[in-house]
Amino acid sequence: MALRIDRSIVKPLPLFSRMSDSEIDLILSHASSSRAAQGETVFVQGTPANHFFLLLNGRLKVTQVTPDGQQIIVRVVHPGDLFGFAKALQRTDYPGTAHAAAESLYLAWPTSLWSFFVEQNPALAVSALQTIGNRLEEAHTRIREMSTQEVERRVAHAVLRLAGKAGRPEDGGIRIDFQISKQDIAEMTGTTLHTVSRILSAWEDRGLVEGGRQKLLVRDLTGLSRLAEGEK
Amino acid sequence: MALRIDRSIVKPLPLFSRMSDSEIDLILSHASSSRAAQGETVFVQGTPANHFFLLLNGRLKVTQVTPDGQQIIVRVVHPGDLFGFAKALQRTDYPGTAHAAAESLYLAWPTSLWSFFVEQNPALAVSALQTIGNRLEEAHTRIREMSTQEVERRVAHAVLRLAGKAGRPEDGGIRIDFQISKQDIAEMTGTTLHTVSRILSAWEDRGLVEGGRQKLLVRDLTGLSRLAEGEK
DNA sequence: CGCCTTATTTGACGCGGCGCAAAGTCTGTT
DNA sequence: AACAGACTTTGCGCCGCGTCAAATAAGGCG
Repeated sequence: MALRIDRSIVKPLPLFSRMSDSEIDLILSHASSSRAAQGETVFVQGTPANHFFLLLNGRLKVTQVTPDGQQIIVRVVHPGDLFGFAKALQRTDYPGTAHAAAESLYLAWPTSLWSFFVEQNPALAVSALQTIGNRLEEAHTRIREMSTQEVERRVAHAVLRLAGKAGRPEDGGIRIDFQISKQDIAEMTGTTLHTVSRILSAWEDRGLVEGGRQKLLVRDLTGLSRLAEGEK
Repeated sequence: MALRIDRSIVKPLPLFSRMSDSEIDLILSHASSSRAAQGETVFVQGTPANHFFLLLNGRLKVTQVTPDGQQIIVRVVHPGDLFGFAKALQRTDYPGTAHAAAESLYLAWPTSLWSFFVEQNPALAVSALQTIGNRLEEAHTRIREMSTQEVERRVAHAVLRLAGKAGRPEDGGIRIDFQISKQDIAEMTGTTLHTVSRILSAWEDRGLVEGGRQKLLVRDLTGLSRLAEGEK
């Protein structure tokens, strides 16, 4: 709550790109900023959605638990992403749980302001629509992959997406820039950690990636892409 | 293009619920209405998204074809649903193909008006957000099911959703109110028509449903629900 | 530094469900 | 009425991948 957020921090984000300075200032004036240490929880599935958020820095995983105890990762939240906007989904509670996969910094607004902002600020409405629209398209992509592709290809796609969204170039390749376990990858692709472990081991033998405890380094991006496209 | 659309036809739709009469009239004045006969195509995947639509009557299936020729059903469009609003997804082409599963009546607007409408009309923006939000949630539900449930439960859920959205009470049970093939159900649940056929045959033996060529009647809703919840 | 927890690896095994194939059935058409 | 085309059913064999089990490794912490 302490941090003062300067306009310049959020201005480059697509969400704010079409807003005037005064509009941005107005919105920021209602925000509170918070920090979440690695592993900390930002909101919990099923609790009242009192706030919606914008991730400034770090990385979050949003998970859902099914009634019978199975868990899936709904998505990974990257810097610049809105998250927890349950109101837009016509919900009063959070459909998932968000916790920090790395030290994270985010802004929070009371949910009650969502409609106000959107109605007050057409540019925000359009941005928000595009944000959710993108998310919808990602979800469809995932459905398509799960429907039609075997596990190895799905894992390849998931890793490629992570590399694109959270990849940091490193001497040996592209480092996934936050802690990610095989279990996480399994929950992102609809398989088991055992299968993921086997697949990554095989890839490691072929020099495509390099694993480690909660670590992942992509060595051969094009090789992995070929694999994702279905070539053996 | 000929039909005149009266305000009263669209007014009950949630999309328009928060709009004034004059706003509705303005929007309708830009719409053209069309009819699609059963089997006819409304738009094709990959073609420029020149229009967005609202289904007034009938039923559409939106499909996607993967590069390697696999097909999935992205969703079924029910009366009152917006569809083909690629603009909101930041796309210039349609990500899928829509064709009529039954005789359908719909409105069409030039895509170029989308931003205009949304910015001009905050209530529409909020409605559209909720519409897409709902769709996103549906997609997540589907992902969750595909990740964690075996085929039979997924099919049960799919049939229950159809019954809810497109069910017409009939003396023997609930009739799915449009032509739907096993292939369709397979593409909605990420399996093959063979498996769907087997599952429905088994259900028919147990008196849960009654099948037919492109027909489906749900006989025992609660029994099917139990099955969907995981009870054998 | 050694213990404890958590993540990972690997093997063995079995099965759900997919691929393949062929027969059966319904509907619209000529 | 017969035919063609589309949809459905059903059997069979195989295999990808989930399940079960157990060993190993890597950090974190006192």
